[in-house]
Amino acid sequence: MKLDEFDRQIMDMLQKNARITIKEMAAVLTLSATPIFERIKRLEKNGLIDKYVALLNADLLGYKMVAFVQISLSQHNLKEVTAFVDRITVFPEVMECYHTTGDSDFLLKILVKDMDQFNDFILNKLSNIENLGKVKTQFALSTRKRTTEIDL
Amino acid sequence: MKLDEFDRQIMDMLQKNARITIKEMAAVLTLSATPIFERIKRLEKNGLIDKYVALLNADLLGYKMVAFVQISLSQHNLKEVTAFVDRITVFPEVMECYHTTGDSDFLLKILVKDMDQFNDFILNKLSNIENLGKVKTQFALSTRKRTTEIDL
DNA sequence: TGTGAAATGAGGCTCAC
DNA sequence: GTGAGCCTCATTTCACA
Repeated sequence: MKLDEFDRQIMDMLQKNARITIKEMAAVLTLSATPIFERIKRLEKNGLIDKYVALLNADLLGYKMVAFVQISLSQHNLKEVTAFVDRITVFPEVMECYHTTGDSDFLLKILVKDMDQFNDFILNKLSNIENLGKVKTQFALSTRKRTTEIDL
Repeated sequence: MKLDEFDRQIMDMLQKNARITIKEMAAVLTLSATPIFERIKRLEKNGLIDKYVALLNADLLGYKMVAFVQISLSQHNLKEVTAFVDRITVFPEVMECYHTTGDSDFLLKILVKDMDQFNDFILNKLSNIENLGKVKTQFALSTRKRTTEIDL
């Protein structure tokens, strides 16, 4: 799909603030409401705009701990890898899961309330999955940047 | 701030779809529009709802590469750490930056279009920062899960 | 084919109870 | 917490370039 400068600006405004009104966008872009509306619908239809979400404050909700878990599997064929992914991604603690290059096979980003919940995740959820090799955890002392905004 | 089951359900619906209407929420919760509206405003005011954003499809925008960069600093005092954070977080390629435990000091999540852009980031942006120790990169072969939804 | 102006309807928001 | 009503904005229609 071909994108022009208007499309990019519309996406950029929406990814910074999904509650911006079409009128407000019209004031910035020199364009009236209708074409902006139609461009948004087109961007949604083509999947460039994936979804609109509210971002919650994890800290205020008691989620105080972010951990990165590097995992090596003992078997690396397609079937084993798929089985692992299917089992690990259902856990709500798993915010992100990447199949990676390097020493380990997978990198998980885990969000939990405290060490107790992390411990429970490792012992009662992760460890029940077969085919696990090495597991190495790294904790976040602090989050210094976290954005969903793509550079346009 | 005290949260009840209604608050949690409202946040959960909004973090899944920020475009849901108050009427639709009212149909699910057995509650009329006004109290839902007031609860949302209260959640926003207290910071539990941080912001509303559109999530864009990075792949369709040409951003094909996710990398994780582990960085050790050669100096670890507060001043040096802060200086590093201030310099690294301004780059749009840096989607996330965590100060971490473990072998390295920082973990960056980098989003770029291709290897050229990654190379440019490493050589012309990251490498210009003083105080760098070891840098170790891991690429994502594929993203198997990625969510902004917190378990409520 | 794509834009701007005007009409319509739905939903956010306020108020009295 | 409920229901009525205002009012803005999203959405549609249509004329025009």
